[in-house]
Amino acid sequence: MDNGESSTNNSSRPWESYNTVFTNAKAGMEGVDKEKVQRIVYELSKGSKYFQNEERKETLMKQKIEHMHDRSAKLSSSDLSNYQKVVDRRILELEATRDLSRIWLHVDMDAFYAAVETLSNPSLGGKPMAVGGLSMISTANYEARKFGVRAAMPGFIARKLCPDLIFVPVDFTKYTHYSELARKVFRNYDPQFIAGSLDEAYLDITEVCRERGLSGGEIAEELRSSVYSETGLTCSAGVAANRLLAKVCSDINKPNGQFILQNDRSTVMTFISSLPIRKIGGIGKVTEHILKDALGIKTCEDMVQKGSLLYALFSQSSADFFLSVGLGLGETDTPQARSRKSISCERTFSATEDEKLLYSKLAEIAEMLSDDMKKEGLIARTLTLKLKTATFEIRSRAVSLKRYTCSSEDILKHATKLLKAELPVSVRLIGLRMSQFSDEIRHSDPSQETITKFIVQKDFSRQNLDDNKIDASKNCLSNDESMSLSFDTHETSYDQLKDVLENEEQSQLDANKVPPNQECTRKEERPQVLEGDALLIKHKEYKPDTSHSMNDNSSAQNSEPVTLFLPIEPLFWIDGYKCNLCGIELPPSFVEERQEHSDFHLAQRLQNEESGSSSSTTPTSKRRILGKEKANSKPKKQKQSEKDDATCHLVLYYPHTISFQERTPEEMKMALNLIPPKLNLSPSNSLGEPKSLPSMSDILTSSRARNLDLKIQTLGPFFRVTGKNADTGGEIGRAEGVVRPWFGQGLVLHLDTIRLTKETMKMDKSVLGVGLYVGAVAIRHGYDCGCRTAQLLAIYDSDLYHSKLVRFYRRIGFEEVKEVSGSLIGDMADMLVWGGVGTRMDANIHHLLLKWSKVFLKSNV
DNA sequence: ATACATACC
DNA sequence: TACTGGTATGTAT
Repeated sequence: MDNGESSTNNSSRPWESYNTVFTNAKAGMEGVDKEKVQRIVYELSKGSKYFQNEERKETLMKQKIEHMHDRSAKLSSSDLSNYQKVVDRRILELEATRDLSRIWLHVDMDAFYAAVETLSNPSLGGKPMAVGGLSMISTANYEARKFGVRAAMPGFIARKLCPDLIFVPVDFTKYTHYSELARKVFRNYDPQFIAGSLDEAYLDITEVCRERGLSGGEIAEELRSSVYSETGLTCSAGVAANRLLAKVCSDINKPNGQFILQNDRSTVMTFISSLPIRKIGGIGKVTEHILKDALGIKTCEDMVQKGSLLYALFSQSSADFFLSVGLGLGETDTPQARSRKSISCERTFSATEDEKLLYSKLAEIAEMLSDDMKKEGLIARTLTLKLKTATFEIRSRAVSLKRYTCSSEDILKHATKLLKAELPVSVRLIGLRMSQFSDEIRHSDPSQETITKFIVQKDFSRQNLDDNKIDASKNCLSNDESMSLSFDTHETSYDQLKDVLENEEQSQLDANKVPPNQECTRKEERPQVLEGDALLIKHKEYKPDTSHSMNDNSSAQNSEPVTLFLPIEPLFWIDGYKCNLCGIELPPSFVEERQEHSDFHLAQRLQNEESGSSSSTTPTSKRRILGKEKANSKPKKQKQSEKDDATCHLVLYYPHTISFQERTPEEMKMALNLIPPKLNLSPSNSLGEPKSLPSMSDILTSSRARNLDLKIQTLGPFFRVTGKNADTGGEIGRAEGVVRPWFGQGLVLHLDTIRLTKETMKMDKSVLGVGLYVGAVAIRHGYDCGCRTAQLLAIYDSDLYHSKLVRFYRRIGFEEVKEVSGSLIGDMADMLVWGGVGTRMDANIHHLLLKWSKVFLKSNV
């Protein structure tokens, strides 16, 4: 913004147009003569190669802003109102994920490196000091910050700002030591805390607060004083309902302070409303300027206000992020420890064109990188060369190798080729990075993300079928070209992995100084990543029934890690119309059907992973989708489930891997009630809701009387209802599904799973009880979401259960619509969605609720 | 898959 | 004497 506005008068004060990050409001920067700092930075920088490059980048940024501004100006009001509908819908969905039940604490050590240096050399106390050198400063203490000296500032500029500045070289060994001391304290409050870096961490203190009956603020006080007594270092803390907010909060009363944001929606909204967007992690200098200058978005509140612009001009994921920021939402769960995705090494030197010199620098870096990889026990197959030219332009060149490697010879060989192609060039930095590690399981994380995105976005795009601006195809797994490409890759990478693992043992016998434990290191690595596989972990979590049985994938030091994880087979259309997984033929014009179809395969795969029998994926799905062999084809999985789980899977075809947010029915209802009237798309509601219909809380109250503990969780259009025994906490039933548009019927409540434990199935009374209640919550949820119809498929897997199921659903109020046998063309839609044959049963939601109202309202009295 | 940009500490 | 190094991720092609 500075540049935009000051461009009018920068002839008199040219430094004002030099857009540096060094004058951003930052802790310890209050009372700094910003203009002086800006002037000095400018004086020392102007005309330099660095400066010129900054100007170049700034020009590009302004073009970007201009372009975005133009695009926003060209949007018609009908465009905007369409996007507003998208925004309204997303607000609804995002709001439903709000979780105010967790308490997150973000700790941030104050001027960490500098404070550690002062600790080991107390004579530095009270004097302006910076950790780093004349070329770059890592951290400055608060005395130095008074002069405008700060992290990421070159030392020679800092010295100009503060001639008495003391420079202390960085010493990571020291910082790591103190970091570990602090982390020991963190562990007492959250053993699973998330380390952001050496000097900061996120702690989920929900449990500590509850157990000890203390507030977040009290815990923060105690933690900070404990950190101080253990390390002699001060830190600041922020406490809030999610990590994003906690991080913002920890910065507010820095240094040696804390800020607590109450877990209350209106408090959060007030807090967020005036918050400058730059305070949000992930929004940096460029994004700030783009949003501000092109769209006039300054505060987080503006993100919601101008949501339609955001969805019109940015990718959906970006717009979603911005919108959720505007709503004060952030991560509330503890993610699985993530494994690194790349390793790199780079060095700056005085710029040179000398090829011999450059090659020798390259060799040094290759050597260092290789050493680091060996230390970490990593092998990778993508090599990226990074060059910073004498003019500060960054170039990167990458190759993917046929084999995984960590050897300096391999790295150097390929890096040299890459460098050679760039010569002649004057270079001031060379870097090498290796990525695409051989950790096979790594694939499941991104794919899981893709699935979630895919499904959510598919739904999103359906709301805009007439709107070409939203490109649904790029999110669609049936995107032939790209998918077949990555299919190949997965195949080869699997083979290569085997090769590598076999060859690795050989190569270790080869003189190489690889420590003998390296193989071990890598093997240890793999189960670790395994634990990080949300697929497996989450299933356990969601399926208490299975915890006693099956192979415990996550704990074992498995002797055959490779065979456990077959590569994921992405779906693509052979010759443009034939599914590579099951052979079903669907012309490209069947866009929606194709989406459903890939949907099914993904769900199927996840389901198989859950059961641990991934090998049955294809045959099972094939048989099902082709409608052959019916009962005889009974998948192994189903038998396992019945035997091991002691559950009866009625319909089980939806991914369980989505991270749902826990909400009680009341919270759910609250969330829905928070939506402004114009956002309420429910046709039922617009007609006025008859008093006689049981409300969510009616159902809940009634269920409590029957010793049932009901919960509904949602993620966007998806939902999950669980019913537990209020005494034992054991799950006795659940329903899962999605609110989705159905061919020509508007929104329907699509029940993908209703599962009751076997115990429940045996006792007819309980079946009706649990099933009715679980169903009622789901149905009421559908009603609240504007669905008129609920539909399900009682899958024909066994005669015994099938007839029982149909009877059960009939008693609940569903009606048999038709038998989906797979023999009729008309069955296709159902088979594509459910991936099986059975009895399609529908119910009118309004009628259901009316019919049930007696039950729930009566037991209320 | 690759190139480049952005962000964070 | 002249503006880091390591990692992750988003966007475009």
